[in-house]
Amino acid sequence: MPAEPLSRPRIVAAAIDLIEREGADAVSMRRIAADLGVGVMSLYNHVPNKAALLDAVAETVLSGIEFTDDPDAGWTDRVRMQARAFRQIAHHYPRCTMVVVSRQLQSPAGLLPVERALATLRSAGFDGEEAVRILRMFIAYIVGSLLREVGVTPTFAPVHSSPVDLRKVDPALFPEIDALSAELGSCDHEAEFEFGMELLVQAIAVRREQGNG
Amino acid sequence: MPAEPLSRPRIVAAAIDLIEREGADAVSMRRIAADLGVGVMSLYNHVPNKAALLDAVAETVLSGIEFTDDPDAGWTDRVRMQARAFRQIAHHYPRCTMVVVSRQLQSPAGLLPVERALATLRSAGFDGEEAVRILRMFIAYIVGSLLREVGVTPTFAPVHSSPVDLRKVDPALFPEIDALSAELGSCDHEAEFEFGMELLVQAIAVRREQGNG
DNA sequence: GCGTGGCACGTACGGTGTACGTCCGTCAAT
DNA sequence: ATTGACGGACGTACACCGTACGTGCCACGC
Repeated sequence: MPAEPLSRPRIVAAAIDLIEREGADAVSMRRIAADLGVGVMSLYNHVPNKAALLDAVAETVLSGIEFTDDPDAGWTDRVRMQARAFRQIAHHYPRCTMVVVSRQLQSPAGLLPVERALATLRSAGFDGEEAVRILRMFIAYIVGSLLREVGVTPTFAPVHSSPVDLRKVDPALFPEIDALSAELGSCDHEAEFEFGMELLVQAIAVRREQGNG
Repeated sequence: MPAEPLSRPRIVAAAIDLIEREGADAVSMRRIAADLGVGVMSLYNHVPNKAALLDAVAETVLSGIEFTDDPDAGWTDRVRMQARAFRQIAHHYPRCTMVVVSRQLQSPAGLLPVERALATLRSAGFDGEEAVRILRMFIAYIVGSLLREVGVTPTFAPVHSSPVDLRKVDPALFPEIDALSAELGSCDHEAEFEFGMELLVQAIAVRREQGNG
C-alpha cells in the first residue's frame, strides 16, 4: 500500500524527523511505524532493534557534515574549518545532537572526520602520538560545546529558554554568580565556540613552534 | 518494617548504588523499591517522579566533589585543582557520570563549582565577561573529556574494553587511522586530560599577560 | 504448477512510569 | 478515652514500551 516500499533509509529518515520535531524521548518503534503508516513489526525487517536504529540515526547525521577540506589553506585554518563543520550538527539537527554524541561509531561515517583530522595534523608536522592527543583534546572540547549549545533540552522547549533562572540564587552564597548574572544568563554560542577554538588552535600552534614536547 | 524509615536520601543512595552496580539503564522505580525492600509507590511519597530522582542523583554526586581551594596557590594551580576535582566524578562514580553530565542543575550543588571557578578567575585579573567565557570553555573541555573517559559504556563492560575495534577498518580508506591504530587503541585518560588542561591553562595565561583581548 | 523466501502484519509477553484509592499508625484536640 | 485528621506505605490499574513469534501474502526460480 505505501507508495514507497519501506526501506531502512526511510525508517532512519522518519526517526530523524521525529526526533527533530518532538525530541529524542518521543522516539518509539510504535511511533515511528505510525508516522510511516506501517505496522510496528515491519520495522524489524529492516532494522535489528531500536539501538541499531539510533546508531543509524547518528551515522546518518554524522555523514551529513559538509567536510570541505582545502589543501591549500594553512593547517590552522584547516583545523578551524573541520571543527566548525562538526559544530554544524548542532545547527542542522539540534535535537539529534545528543543522540550523535552519546554513541560512538566505528562505521565509516564516524571514522571519516577522524581520518581527516589526523591527516591535517600530520601534515602540520605533528608526530602520530601528538596528533592523536591533539585530536582527542579537540573532540572533547567540541563535544562539550555541543552539549552546552544543545542544552539539556532533550524534550522541552525547541531552542530558546534561558539556561538557568539566575534570579533565584542567593547573592550572599554566590556573590560572583550574582554579579555576573547578566553574562551567565546569555550565551552567544558561536562566539563562545570560536573563542575556545581559537585558544586551542593558537596553543597547539605555539606548541609546534616550540618543537612539540 | 524497615529499620530506617525510607527517606529521600536513602532512595537517592539506593539509586546511585544501583547505577554503579548495573548501569543507568538498569534504573527503574520498581528496581529501586525492590532493592530497598519497599513497595514501588512508596517512593513517590518522597520523590515526585523519576526525572526528579535522577536530578537528585546528579546533585548528590556533584556535591561529593572535594573542592579544596588553596588561596595561597597561584591562580593557574587553583584552576588546575578545580578541574581535577571535577574529573574525580569519573573516578568515584563512573557509571553516574553520564547522568550528571546530561542534566544541568540550578541547585546549590551545581552552582558551587561555578561560583568557585568564577572567583578564581576574577582574582586572576580577568574581567567578568572574560571569566565567564573562560569558564565555559573549561566546562566544555571537562565535560567532553569525562564523556570520552566514561565511554559510551552506559550499561556494558565495567571499565575496560578497547574504545573501537580498529582491526576492521580498511587501510586504503583510512590510512592515518590504520597507521595510528596503536595510539588510537589505547588511552591514558589522566595523561590526556592533563595534556589538554595544561594547554588551556597556558593559553589563558598567555592571554592574560597580553592584556586580555 | 509449485516450492521458497522475503516482507508486512497481529498477537502476546514482560517490562516501564505513575495516577488513584485504600489501609493503618500516630498524634492533637476534645 | 474517643475521635478526627493526616501522612506514609502499599496494591491495583492503565497506558505505553521493545520485541519474540507465528501467519499470510506475493513475487520469484524451477
